[in-house]
Amino acid sequence: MRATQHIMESITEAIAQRRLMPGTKLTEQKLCEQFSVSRTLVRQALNQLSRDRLVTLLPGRGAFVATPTIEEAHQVFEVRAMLEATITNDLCQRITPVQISALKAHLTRERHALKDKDVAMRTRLLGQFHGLLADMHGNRVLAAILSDLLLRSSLIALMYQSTHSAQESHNEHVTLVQALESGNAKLATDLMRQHLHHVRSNLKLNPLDIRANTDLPITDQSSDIDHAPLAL
Amino acid sequence: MRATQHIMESITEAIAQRRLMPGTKLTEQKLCEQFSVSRTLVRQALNQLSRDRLVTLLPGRGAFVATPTIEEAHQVFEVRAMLEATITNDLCQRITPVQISALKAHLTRERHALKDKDVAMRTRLLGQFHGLLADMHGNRVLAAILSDLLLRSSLIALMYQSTHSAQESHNEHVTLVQALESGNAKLATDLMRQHLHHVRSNLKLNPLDIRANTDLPITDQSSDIDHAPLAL
DNA sequence: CGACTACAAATTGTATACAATCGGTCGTCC
DNA sequence: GGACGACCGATTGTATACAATTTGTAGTCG
Repeated sequence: MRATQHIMESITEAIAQRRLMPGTKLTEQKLCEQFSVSRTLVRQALNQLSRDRLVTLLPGRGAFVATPTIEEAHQVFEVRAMLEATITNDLCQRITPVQISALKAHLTRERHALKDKDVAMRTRLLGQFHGLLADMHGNRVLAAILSDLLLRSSLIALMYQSTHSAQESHNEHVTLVQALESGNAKLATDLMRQHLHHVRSNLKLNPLDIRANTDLPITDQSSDIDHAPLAL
Repeated sequence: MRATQHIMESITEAIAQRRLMPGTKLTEQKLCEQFSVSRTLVRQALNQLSRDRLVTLLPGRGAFVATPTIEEAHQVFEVRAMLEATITNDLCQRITPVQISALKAHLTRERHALKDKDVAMRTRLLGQFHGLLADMHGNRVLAAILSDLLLRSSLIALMYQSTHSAQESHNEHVTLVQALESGNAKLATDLMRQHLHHVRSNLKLNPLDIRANTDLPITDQSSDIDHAPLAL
């Protein structure tokens, strides 16, 4: 069970870090060799990932890294807006100084990642910002759902490469935290909605051209490939 | 793969129809005999169900019908309120006469189920009403998420038996459709929020006492047991 | 020359066999 | 008499073997 989790996380990370491109075939046998486990565990992991919509399972054909449509992309961001607007609004009433500090600390980390041009880190942090807000809301059901949507957002950003720069996203995060601190619920909620709308409306309509990478360097952590700027 | 789906649906239905009580141990071997398949498929089904939060998987211990806490129950309804309020608001702007007709047709079916005291049917219909609204919104990502939450709501209603009667729920559905037809977005949205709040605030704090039913009449469709009134 | 068919290789789907772990019971020791 | 501990049955976790399906290829026929 622990091994299954590990396989899931490795594949998830590989997708997020663009080592596995959308559409890539995930052959069970290859994964078995990669992780030195039996097909049983690999299949478990693939099943779970398919439920997270990160891989698509075609009956009799096998598993592929998911290729969300542009329509699905917009729908994901639409749902995020519904949830995150309410999160922001609720949080305004009850946010504590400690939480504000935590958010500011996170923003500092975002800023450093931007300055250092640490693309992988800044991508992760920009996504985590939204997860952090959901956690602060305290509703675990909500946090779990949003966590799923954030993962899918990463895949979407990967395919429909946003022109919305990481710097812009960071700036909007900063403004949002200021509104949260001032307790202006209306303003904060609007800012969140605008932020998500910016990201969403800057998705490129033409999906990334995918050169299916048959070789699977999933566990290869050394590859220091130029990661694209995913801005969430 | 098709078999796995069938097992999932059978267990799901068994839970919804109260033939499987929360906390019941789901022994793999027993299920194998019930469905005449190998443990491989049973385990696949149980894994999927655990991802839907309908069963809980304890490592090394086995699978059990989920027993959501009262806290989780409230959180589920809170998330539903976030999503369904927005659905209602959006729908007001763009709902078509055909859709209004479909909703009214559904309400008629609800009314008949109430009159005929067809408890199983009325429970299903009261839940489907919310699914129908989500479908009309057109956002499939949203519909999928809400579908999950509705399933969990059934389990919750089962455990924390609502005092909110089916008749009350139906009445609120009727009022909501009227507001939708009139295009009064503010009113409709408020009605939806109130409706969900009514159901939620009427959850009994004391969970149902569970007599673990070791025998598993999962596939037994004939049992015409008096089903409790789940009002959603 | 193109298309259809049949065969072969590869890959997925399912079942079974084996290993590890958990719960309970019996026995012994304090 | 109670509590701790070791064994045993039962159940879950993992691997492997076998069956079914699909894809690619080659060959033949129109």
